[in-house]
Amino acid sequence: MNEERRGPGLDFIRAIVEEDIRTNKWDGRVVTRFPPEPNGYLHIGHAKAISVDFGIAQEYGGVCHLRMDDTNPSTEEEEYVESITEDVRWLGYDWGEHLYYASDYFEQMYAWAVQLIKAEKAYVCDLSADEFRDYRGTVTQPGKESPYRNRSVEENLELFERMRAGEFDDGARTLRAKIDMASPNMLLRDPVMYRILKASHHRSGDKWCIYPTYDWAHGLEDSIEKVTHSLCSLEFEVHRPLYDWFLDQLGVYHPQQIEFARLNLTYTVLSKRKLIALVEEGHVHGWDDPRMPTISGLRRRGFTPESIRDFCRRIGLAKADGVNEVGQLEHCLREDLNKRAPRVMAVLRPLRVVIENYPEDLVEEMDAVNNPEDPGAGTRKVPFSRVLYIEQEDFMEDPPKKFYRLAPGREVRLRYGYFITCKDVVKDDDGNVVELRCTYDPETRGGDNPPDGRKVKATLHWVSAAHALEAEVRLYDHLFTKENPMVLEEGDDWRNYLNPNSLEVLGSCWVEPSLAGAVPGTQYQFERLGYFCVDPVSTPDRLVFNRTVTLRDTWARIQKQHRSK
RNA sequence: UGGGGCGUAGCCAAGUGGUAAGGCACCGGGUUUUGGUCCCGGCACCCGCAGGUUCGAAUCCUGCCGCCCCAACCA
Repeated sequence: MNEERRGPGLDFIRAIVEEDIRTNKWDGRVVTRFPPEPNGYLHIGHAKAISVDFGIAQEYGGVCHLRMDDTNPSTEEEEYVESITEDVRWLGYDWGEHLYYASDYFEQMYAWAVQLIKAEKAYVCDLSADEFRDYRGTVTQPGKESPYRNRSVEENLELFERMRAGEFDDGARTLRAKIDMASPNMLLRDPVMYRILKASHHRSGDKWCIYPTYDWAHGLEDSIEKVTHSLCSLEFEVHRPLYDWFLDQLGVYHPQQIEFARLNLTYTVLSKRKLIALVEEGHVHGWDDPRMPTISGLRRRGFTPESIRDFCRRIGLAKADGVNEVGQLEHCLREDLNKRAPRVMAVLRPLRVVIENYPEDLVEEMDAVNNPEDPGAGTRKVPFSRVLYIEQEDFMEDPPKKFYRLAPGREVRLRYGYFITCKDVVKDDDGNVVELRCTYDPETRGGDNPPDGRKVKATLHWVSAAHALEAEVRLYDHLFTKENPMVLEEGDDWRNYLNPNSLEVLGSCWVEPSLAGAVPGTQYQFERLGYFCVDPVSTPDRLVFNRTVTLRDTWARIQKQHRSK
């Protein structure tokens, strides 16, 4: 994996890691970790974090742990653990033996909590959640100390033990750190370390009824695993003093936490809450809907792990939060697919073409190049006959300037076929163009220029009507019509910006016969249209393709410019 | 508002006292049997703003402005 090359100037985290290696701060070790909570599917934002965590470890000869941060049994499930491991592996990363679970550390965390109680740094508090909120104060006013703050060590020990034993109801008591109710940092106002939660855990079952909070657990997990560089997103910057406090009070191994800006993408949402809403409210057809920014959605859409990694590398790593353009992701995708996707011809919106001077029962096998970017990909045969389909948008009866495709009287090339000239237009009763009557020039076989040196301005793709396979093609567009659906006026809802045209299903498309038996997951370039991949629901009898991304389309841009003028 | 961060082109992002890398987008031109790819060229007299220090500042100092995060027994 050498595509993770870096340009001039290391990002600030790699600079720190290199400096630490140079000064031997961690005995030359580099240990990072990716710590997802198994309560949802991974998305492109996680891909950035994964490429940072695993990428840095890999580049500096270290290791990266995959750790399930499963401290809240009420939302976590085994299903998510499986999807997470699958997605990380698919992205191309390997944690070796280092798959861990926070829940495996519960006993150690409990012992450390007892240690803090004994040191008079933690206490059992009987305040309810509401009371807790009242006592905490606000961002501008200091909080009040809990009336239970000064219980004796013995009483705290006994109560904490009884909490563990299940003697109290959910929410009845908590274990809190005794820090400073007047701290300007809200997180330091005696944060909760344990809450009572009588719920079955996906791994530890009913062994526990008290669970550590994230703030208490997270730093300990990193410490237990001897992580050197604990990389996380910006919002945890204010938590760092808390983690430092716990680790220092305990006197245990102390990793260094470094925060960076998480990924945001235009025309989509990346918050777990909104992603869940999209699925549950039926705006998409599941977590792996090809419109979803989830790893599974991108995979089904036809993205390659290489293109996602390349994207993550190119957007850089810094502390300024911003929004990256999906266009950049799409660029990385096209660049990758251009090199590897075999070319085929497919007609999405067919227009019948009859070549009047072509023999009725003749079928010629034309040679077609599989991939002009890869000579090793070879060639294939494509049948040509008297009746063909071309794309409806490749013909205009009254073409505007700069439209140089087919029109009455005009000659174009059929790729790998022949030059044809449009002689007549057949319409139905409503005036719709339903068929083109054309002639071909036998001297242009294979699409070659004729001996007289005649040139044409356009080359069209086509399929032979009698040989083509019918297929369903699903066209996707951005899920949202608004560049940043998160930025809203007061009272507005992000759902108002769902793109009603994010999915268009074309039921009767025609693809060239070489696509018979195409295997789900395989990517192709449909010439002049875009990159498409075979959907998992596709069968030999009913081929189904997803449009991954269109090709860059200069003609579309010209039309758009004219329309906006 | 108290605290913690961040502000370099339309979007990302290097640069850490010596006179603004790179990518995407965009605009030209060339090649082309994909209006694709590829190639070539253009695109910040200026680094949130205002002062100051210095021979010299995006880089140092001061003040101001803007944006993000923290008031879940979520992570």
